[in-house]
Amino acid sequence: MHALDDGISRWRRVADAIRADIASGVIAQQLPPEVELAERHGVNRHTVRRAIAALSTEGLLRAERGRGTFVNAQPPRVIYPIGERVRFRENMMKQSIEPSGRLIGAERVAADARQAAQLNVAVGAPLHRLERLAVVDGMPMSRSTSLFSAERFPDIISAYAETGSITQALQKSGVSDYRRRETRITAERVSPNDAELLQCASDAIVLISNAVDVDMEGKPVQSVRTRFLADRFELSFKPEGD
Amino acid sequence: MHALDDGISRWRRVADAIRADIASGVIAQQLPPEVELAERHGVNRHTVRRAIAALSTEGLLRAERGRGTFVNAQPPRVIYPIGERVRFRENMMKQSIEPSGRLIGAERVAADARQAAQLNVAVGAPLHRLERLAVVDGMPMSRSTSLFSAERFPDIISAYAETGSITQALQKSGVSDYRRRETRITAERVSPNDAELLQCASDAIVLISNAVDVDMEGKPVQSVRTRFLADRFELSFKPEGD
DNA sequence: ATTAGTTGTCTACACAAATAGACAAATAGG
DNA sequence: CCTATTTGTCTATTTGTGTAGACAACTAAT
Repeated sequence: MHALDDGISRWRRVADAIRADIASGVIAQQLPPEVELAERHGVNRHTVRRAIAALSTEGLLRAERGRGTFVNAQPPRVIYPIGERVRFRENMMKQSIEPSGRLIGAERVAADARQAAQLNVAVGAPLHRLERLAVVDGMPMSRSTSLFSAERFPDIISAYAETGSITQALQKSGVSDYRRRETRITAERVSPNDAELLQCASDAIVLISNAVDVDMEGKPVQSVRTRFLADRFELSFKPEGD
Repeated sequence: MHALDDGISRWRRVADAIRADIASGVIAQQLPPEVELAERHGVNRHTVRRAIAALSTEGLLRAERGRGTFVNAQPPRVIYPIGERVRFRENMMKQSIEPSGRLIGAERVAADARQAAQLNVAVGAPLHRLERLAVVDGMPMSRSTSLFSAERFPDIISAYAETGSITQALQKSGVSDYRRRETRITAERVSPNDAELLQCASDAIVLISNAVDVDMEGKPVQSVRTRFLADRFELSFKPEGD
């Protein structure tokens, strides 16, 4: 009899448990020996070894024969502030991170009910959809899908292609400044498509931020849905502002 | 040859893909026939059937012989505002939801480096740790771990046990009002312990909110780490405040 | 009634996952 | 040098996953 048949192999569950123990600080520098881990998780030693092998190729662990298995130092999670003023480039540079956006697709679509409500346009109204990939040090960090009214911003795509920045593209289109009206956050398993673009495991977790930006008159400008890799990011919200 | 050996079975990946298609609206009322799903995902029909079986026991689908497989109506995600004033009970009642907190454990612990920094106490200082489970309509929604300085709030546990509310327990301890200083959000797979308490699958995803509350003088009062089930919740952040 | 389309059930087979045991190879400490 | 501890490798066996094909049972439409 299997305890729980959730379609996830035993070695993978052990690997996840070890990863969690490291994240929470239960395991610090060195792992317990394989036989002990096997007992603790109620599996065979070989199953533990497979879990460790996976975490090793992932770069989290390093096994040394005769000595033991050790935890490699990990880069800290990038902290991403969510507030009224959201400027990707500025936020990253504060943490000494050199970002770059990459346009990976642009399409003209019709607004569905939800999008129409967010952007305050009619259902079926033409929208520009911009697909972007944010890259930091050559490592993909997040994927965004932006929606703009095609009537109000007919040239937003070429403007973004030129400048490589939403802020500047909006300025070219006559929006001198904008602010975030609302951000909604949830989390899901990464979609196969995103997994490929973000170069992560097919079962990674993404934080999903669905936000609406408005201009200084309060009129909706952009609806943007961003998927952050949860193990590389932490979203930070401070009420007053720094 | 398998594309990626991430320890997740094929039927499970198909199930996740179907779940995602339903969430994103690609699949609305009725599923495509099993043979078509099998082709689309490049698997055998039996593998699709197993995926559908899992989603059916989960309550998401309902298969009818001779007719097809249908999507059951799902309750909408609960929207949880994060802002300066965070009061669980008030937030839920605005959405016509009757909440109740349950104390599931209390312990005295020593502050580690991170907790000490958050609460502005010395490393090793005594803390009260309060474990709570938030329940809505008999369904567990979130689990919180609260930390208070045991020196400043010696009776916080009994006060919470009496009143069933953090806000009221703090009032009894001399904190008339408080506000949230910072909220950090990330997401992980649920821990085995939390999975049991939250009555969810062992591989469910939780949104993790790590927040610090301060009193009106700005002194840290509470550090609270809450795990929300990601498929039942959406965190909402509005800059100005409604 | 017939037919086409769908889900349900059964058998069989190939292959991966997990268990089990034994021993080699390296390390660290007397 | 010797021993205990630890990771690495090998063989073998059992159990689970995914594939394949066939057919039954049910529905809806002609």
